[in-house]
Amino acid sequence: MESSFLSEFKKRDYFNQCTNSEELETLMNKNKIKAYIGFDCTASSLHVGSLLQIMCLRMLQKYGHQPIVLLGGGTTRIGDPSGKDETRKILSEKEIEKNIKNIEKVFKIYLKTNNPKTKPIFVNNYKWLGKLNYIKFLRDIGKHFTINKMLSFDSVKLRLDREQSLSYMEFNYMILQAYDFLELNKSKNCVMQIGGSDQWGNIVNGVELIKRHSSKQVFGLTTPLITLASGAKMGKTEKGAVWLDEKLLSSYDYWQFWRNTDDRDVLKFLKMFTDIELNKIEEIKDKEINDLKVLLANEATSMLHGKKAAQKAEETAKKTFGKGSFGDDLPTINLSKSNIDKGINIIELVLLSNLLSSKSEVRRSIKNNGIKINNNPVADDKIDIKLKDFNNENILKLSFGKKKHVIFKIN
RNA sequence: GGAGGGGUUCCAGAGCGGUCAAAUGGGGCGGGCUGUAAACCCGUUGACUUCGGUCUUCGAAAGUUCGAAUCUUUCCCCCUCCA
Repeated sequence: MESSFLSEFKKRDYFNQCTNSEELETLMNKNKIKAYIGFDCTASSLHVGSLLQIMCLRMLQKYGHQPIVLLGGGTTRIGDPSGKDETRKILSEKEIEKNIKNIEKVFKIYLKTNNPKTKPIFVNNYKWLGKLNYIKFLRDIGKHFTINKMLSFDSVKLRLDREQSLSYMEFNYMILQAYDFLELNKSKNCVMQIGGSDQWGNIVNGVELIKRHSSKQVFGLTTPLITLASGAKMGKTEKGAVWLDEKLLSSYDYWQFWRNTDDRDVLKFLKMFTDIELNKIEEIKDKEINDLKVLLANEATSMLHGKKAAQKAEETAKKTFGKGSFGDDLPTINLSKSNIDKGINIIELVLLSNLLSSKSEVRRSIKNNGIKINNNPVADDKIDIKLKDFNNENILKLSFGKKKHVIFKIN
C-alpha cells in the first residue's frame, strides 16, 4: 500500500481519534489540504509537551499539505479549562505578544519555509476574536450551541462535578475555539484541526459548528496523551520543563533529556520524535539499547538545535560519563584569580554554581556523598577550594550527583 | 437561609496544651547496584549554624498560658447534609 499521511500518522502512533477517518483519508489522497493546530501562549516558549503536535505539522508538510499554526492570542486571554483544576492566571497583552513572537521561532525551526505550497501559515486568533461583536456573535454562532450539550463536555463536567468554580469566561472557551475553526475554514479553507486528546471535545465542537453554519464537512484528528513507561508525565528533567528553546534549556540538557529515556520508551520515541523512516527503525530496533538512546538524542537534538549542537552534546556526554572528564558543553562559570587565592569555601562554591540553592542543602548533600570536586567526593563542608584544586588549564569540575556538572574556570 | 465537618511542611494525611521542625505514605534529591535505564536497597527532605544550638513555619489576626499546630474570639476559604 502506498504510504499516505494518515497511514504514517497511525504507524508512528500519532493517532488517537478522528471524526471521520475514511473520508479524511480519501480527501487527503486526492487533494492537498490545509490543517491547523492551536498552541497556547501562556509561556514564553513551548516544551516537549507540544512536540508531538509540532511533529504532526511536519508530517503534513512531508505529504504536501499545508500547516496552519494558530498562536492563540485571543484564546490565551481566556484560558482553556480542559484538564485544569483552577482558573489560569490571566496574562497581560504585552506578555502574550512577546510569547507569540518567541514561539513562532520554534516553528520556523521545525517547519520548512521555502516551499510556498507547504510553508506554515501563522495566524493569531486575536485578529478576529478581538473585534467580535457580542450580539452578532450570539446570533450567528451562539445559537448553534446548546447549554445542555456544553455541560456534558468533560472540560466543563469535571470542573462542575468537583464543584470547582468555572467562570463564564472559561465556559466560553470551547465556543471560541470552535469559532476559530470556522473562521479558518472560511478565510483559509482549512479543513482539519489537529490537537491532543484533551482537545477532542473542543475540536468536535468546531467540526459541528462548521457543519451547521456553513454545511461543510471538515475533520478533527487527535493525538494520544503520551504516557511514560514510568507513569509520569513526559517532559521533566532535573531542571524542570524541557523547553524547546536554547535560552531556557541548553542543547546539552536537551540532549541529556532524550539520552535518559526509559528503556521501554525508546522505540516509541524514535517513531514519534525522529525522522528516521519506519522500516529503518524496524531494522535497528534490536540494537544495543544505549546506542539507540544516543541515536534518539542526536536526532531529536539536531532537529531543534542543529547537527553541530547535537554532536557537541554527544561529545561532552561521552567525556563526562565515559571518561569522567568533561566537555565544553557543560555550564561554565568564571572566577577571578584573587578569589581563589583567598580560598573559597566549598559551600559557597556550590552555591555559586546554582546546582543547589541553600547552604543546608549543600551540607546535606556533602553528608550524602553527593558533591564531588574533580570526581572526588567532598567529605567535609569546611574545606576551602584553592588554586591547587584546579588543573593546569585552571579548570575545576564540580559535580552534584552523577548527572549535574559545572565547570569553574579561573581567568 | 439552617445544621454539621474541615483548612497541617511538595502532595496525601496523622497530631489535638509541653517529649513537634511535626508520625506515616507518595513524590523529590543523594548514595549503592547497573547501562547516564528499570527494579531493588540505604540515606535525606524548613532556614541559619562556631554543630552546642538559634530562628521562621501548622488558613489570617488577636488573646489565654511559664509554654499553643493543639484552648478562646473574630475574620477568610473549602466540604457534607437539610431548605
